[in-house]
Amino acid sequence: MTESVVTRFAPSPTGFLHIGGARTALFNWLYARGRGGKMLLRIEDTDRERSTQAAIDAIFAGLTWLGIAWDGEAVHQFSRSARHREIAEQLLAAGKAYRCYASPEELTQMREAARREGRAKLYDGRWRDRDPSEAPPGVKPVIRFKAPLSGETVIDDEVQGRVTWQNENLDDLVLLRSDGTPTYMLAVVVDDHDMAVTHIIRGDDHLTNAARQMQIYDALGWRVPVMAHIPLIHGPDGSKLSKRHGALGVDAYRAMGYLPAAMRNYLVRLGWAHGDQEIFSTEEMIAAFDLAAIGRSPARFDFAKLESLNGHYIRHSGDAELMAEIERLLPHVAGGAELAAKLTPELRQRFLAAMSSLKERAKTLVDLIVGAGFLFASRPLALDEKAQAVMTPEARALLADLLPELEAVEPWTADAAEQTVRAFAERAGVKLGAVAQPLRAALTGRVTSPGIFEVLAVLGKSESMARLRDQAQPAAV
RNA sequence: GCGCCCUUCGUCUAUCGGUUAGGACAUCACCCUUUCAAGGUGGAAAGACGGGUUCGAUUCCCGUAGGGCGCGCCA
Repeated sequence: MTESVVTRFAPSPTGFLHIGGARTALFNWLYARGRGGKMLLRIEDTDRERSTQAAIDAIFAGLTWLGIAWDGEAVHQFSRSARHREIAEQLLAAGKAYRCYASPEELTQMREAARREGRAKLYDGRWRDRDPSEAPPGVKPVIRFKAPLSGETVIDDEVQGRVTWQNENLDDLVLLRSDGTPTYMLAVVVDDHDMAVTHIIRGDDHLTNAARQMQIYDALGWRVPVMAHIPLIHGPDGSKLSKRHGALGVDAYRAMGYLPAAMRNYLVRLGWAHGDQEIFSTEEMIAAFDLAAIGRSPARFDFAKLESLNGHYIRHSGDAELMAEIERLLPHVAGGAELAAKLTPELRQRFLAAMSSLKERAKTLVDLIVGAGFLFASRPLALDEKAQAVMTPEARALLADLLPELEAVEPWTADAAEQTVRAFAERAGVKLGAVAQPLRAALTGRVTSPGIFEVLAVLGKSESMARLRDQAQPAAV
């Protein structure tokens, strides 16, 4: 009988859900989904000082936006502290843990001395075998784990391979603080066990912790889950990912106009590959994802590749779908509210009509919104610097000559406009570009835009003609 | 300081002892073209260094250098 897979994502709610956490969540989710298993969510909020509800909400929102759904209710670690205490007491009763009365000052001295003398253990185990009757009065003890003194601790990690520590280098960690609350090291082990987690997939900043947790599992006689410690994501310069580099909350990526599907695709390829395949639908990545294929070296975050991928997903999205995404995004971007207010049914219709050509040139949803700016502009248009440069007296004269011909176009379609303009350019003896650029400048106020005949069609005849009349000026004779 | 991990084009990566070291992003050139994109074609671009093992090493081993992580009554 094969046991079903249970993974978990266990963030501490001390800040937003950042990009590395998002990837860890994605890996857990993909692994579980690919095997008919479950991914649990556990909020590691045992640090009451630093945990906030805002951070918890940000984690839920971020995962939801990314399309990563956890199974069941999120577990709040703090609510399980009685159980953690119970296990600590159990270890104490079994002689596998002990009370330690060392003061903070003593601890500091020990650490300094150990460092000075090149010793690995920072705590010297002074209360390990001491009789409790020697306890100083009035001091509340912590409970420390009685770690093995010799031998080795081995982890067979799915990503890191076999990693070995000499036990003489691992000291006695605190399980229960003097105020009776559990430490992370105890809580993870107990929770992963109680939640029946079969696979622990997390950042390799936890690799050393894994050795110590392994010792706790052993002391408890519990089965150790499969471990997979994935390399961290670094900044473009190889150093730790900082805010400047992209260690932003996933909500920031949403605000920049990235699509969840593009984010997932980018993230899954960071540290993991499946031959030469670059583009993965959700179904494909679920089917192909495998722990064994995860690399062991850290990957650097690259905005350019994310953007390129996002452009790909935008081009391959339906127009209506993009319109919906944009409307969802508007409240989250600067100036979005004003834009939303301007979005009358008629303008929305124009935006939608322009979408197929807009999306060819956009890398983000924000690009789409910016690109559609000409639709929202009010007359007379303010021409930007480059557009003004295009609008020479000759160009204005050309527009003046073109005006009556466009006036006659009926019905008003991109094709009809194109025929008229091409014929006009030919007769005038100028290149199409000589007409198209002034048209673009007059109609959009810019020097880049979707195809000019598209623009004409999307804007409609009356608005187009009006904008052209604003800029046209017959040549002085 | 102690422990653990990592090292292929600028970046993400493929290769599981024998390859003209492949793909993608970025970059350059050309094509297409009303602009910008997109698309097409082509180019430049890599095994950190030093030792082994082997008929043969990017691939296996050791060392060096560089980088990362951990070493809390944080998680």
